[in-house]
Amino acid sequence: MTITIKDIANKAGLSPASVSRILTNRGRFNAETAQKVRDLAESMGYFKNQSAADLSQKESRVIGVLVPSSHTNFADEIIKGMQSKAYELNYELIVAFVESDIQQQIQTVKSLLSRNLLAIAMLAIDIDDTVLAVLLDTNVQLISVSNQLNNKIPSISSNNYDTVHDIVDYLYDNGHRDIALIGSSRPEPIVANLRRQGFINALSEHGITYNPDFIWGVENTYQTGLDAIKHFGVPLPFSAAIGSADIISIGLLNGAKDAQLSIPEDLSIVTIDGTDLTQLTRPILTSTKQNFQLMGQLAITSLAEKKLSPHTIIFTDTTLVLGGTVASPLQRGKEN
Amino acid sequence: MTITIKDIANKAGLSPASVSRILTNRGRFNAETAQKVRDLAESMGYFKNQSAADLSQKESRVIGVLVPSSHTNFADEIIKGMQSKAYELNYELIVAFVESDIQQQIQTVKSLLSRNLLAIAMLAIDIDDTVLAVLLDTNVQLISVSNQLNNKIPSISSNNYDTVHDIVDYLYDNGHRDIALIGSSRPEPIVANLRRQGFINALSEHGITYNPDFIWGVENTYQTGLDAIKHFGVPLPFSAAIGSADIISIGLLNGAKDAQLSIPEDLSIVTIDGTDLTQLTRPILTSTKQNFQLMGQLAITSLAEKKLSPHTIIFTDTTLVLGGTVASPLQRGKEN
DNA sequence: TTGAAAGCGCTACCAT
DNA sequence: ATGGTAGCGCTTTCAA
Repeated sequence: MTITIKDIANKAGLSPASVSRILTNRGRFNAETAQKVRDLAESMGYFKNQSAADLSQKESRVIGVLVPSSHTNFADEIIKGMQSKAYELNYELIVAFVESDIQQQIQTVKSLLSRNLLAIAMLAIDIDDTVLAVLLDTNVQLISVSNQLNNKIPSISSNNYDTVHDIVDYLYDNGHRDIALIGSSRPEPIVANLRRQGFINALSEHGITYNPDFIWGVENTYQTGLDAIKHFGVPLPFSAAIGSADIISIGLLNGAKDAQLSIPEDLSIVTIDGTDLTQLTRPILTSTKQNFQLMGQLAITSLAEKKLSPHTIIFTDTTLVLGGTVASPLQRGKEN
Repeated sequence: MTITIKDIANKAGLSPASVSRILTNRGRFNAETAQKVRDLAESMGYFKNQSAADLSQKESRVIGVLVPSSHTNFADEIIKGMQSKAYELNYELIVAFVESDIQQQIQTVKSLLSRNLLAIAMLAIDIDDTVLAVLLDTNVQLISVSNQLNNKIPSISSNNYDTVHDIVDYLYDNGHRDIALIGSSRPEPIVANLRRQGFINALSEHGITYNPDFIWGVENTYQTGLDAIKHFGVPLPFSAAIGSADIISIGLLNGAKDAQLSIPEDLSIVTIDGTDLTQLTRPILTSTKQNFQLMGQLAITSLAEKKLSPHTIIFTDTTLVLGGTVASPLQRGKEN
């Protein structure tokens, strides 16, 4: 036997309508009766039945969040940002993890979609086209966080072009001329493309023709980092490497150690992401830190404002955080 | 304009009741009409309105999952286990992250509770008493995964007593006599207590009176590991340390490196948890790996069966995984 | 096998 | 400021 608004109304000598207004803070009501009702609700152990509310309301305040179940240690930070903002603006988050299995993805998405959502936010997901089709077919707002998809969906992310460009500049200024970019190089994710372009253009602006071999890797995994060292062999043909994700860079660092290389003397590393993982290595990783919390907050506010067009792209800042993985090889006469 | 069951019924020349029965696979219906209805639903782009369904159903198939928002890298694995099982048994998961702020916790719990849940699973959460009170006040099933609470809630976890006991045995067999236990030592979480008891008893069984100073630490954080080394100073008064969580052990390892100690020669480390993090260090951490996926699966199956009593405790197995952080100090004449 | 209709708990509109 | 009430979309008896 659950307590309903009606029960409260009876006990308070009011109508369900009034109780509803009071409990949701909508419309006009007497402050004193309001307090009485709230006390009553509390003491009777009332819980709102959100399903009933959803059913009778047009406007939803629920935002679905799709998170890749594969270990992405920054998803937490984005969610944290989203949650604090959602709490503040009185929105509710429903988080769903998506596996790599497409059928399961569709089922997850459908179960989300069956809940009258205001919007769905996708965190760092390269979503499958068939799943995306399902999503686009509905009228919930969509947003991609920390990843730019095709311009069918608005997105919030770092400026990946600039980020890599800046890293190259930084490495160049430290005397590096032979630089590698390690990580997912599939053409499809726009992010990988932008990074590649930033990489190539920055080198070119410094008068360096990039070596296509130095853009290497398939996935953004630890193994990719480890493999990279084995692939290129010792001595490495480059003096610095950019890791497309912290976990890759840790792979690079461990791979280098396993090959008896010294960091940063034999290999400088700059990593993209800058999560807490960077603090766990020795030396600590030099990184360009993305502002994941801010991404999360902006996701909520912009969804709340409902001014997003499919082409909207919002960039958040990145910060160069110095660790101990960049050396200056100038003295080694590496200049060209 | 959303498509409802009624729309389908009209188009199919049936009643909403029949459509409902077909789409939910309940009750009797004609196989041919069923196929027709399903096709129709598909082509019309029908989405079940779960809120409406929840409202008119007594039995819920939704399980709420409370996850600490603080980075616990094994929560992912538990959730993965839960999700695969939930998918298989046709349950739905709603994940909510809880912050440390109590008010926010209550709000999160309430918003979960307002959704007609079958159960709530708490992952590795030492829940606040006031929040717990709210939870116990309802009639949703509760379960604690990877953490034992007071016996008011059933739980699934590793046998923490045995785990630490086994580690001590292992270290003893490798010649260690002075062993430390680093990590949360607050008396309240039962887990910490069990580990402490396993630690003390195992030592005692080997004829060693434990040194209370060697049980050290307040929180299960990276910093605790780092601080431990500073706290005890060099040379360390013990030859081996047990880290209560991977992140602590990494702290120990880095702290030791920062103090110019060699691992494992100057300090052996065994870590509890055994997540992927253990692979990222050099040397790789020796660990007792918990079976998080299994915990997640068991959580779902046992909730589905509804046979849990508040005192139920389910243990999952742990495995000793050899890394490179344990040495045998026998030759140093450490025997007593 | 199928249909009619009540009702889940809440909100919103229109009155008062 | 408050009340009456229709109705959100679905499930579920009970009857046909």
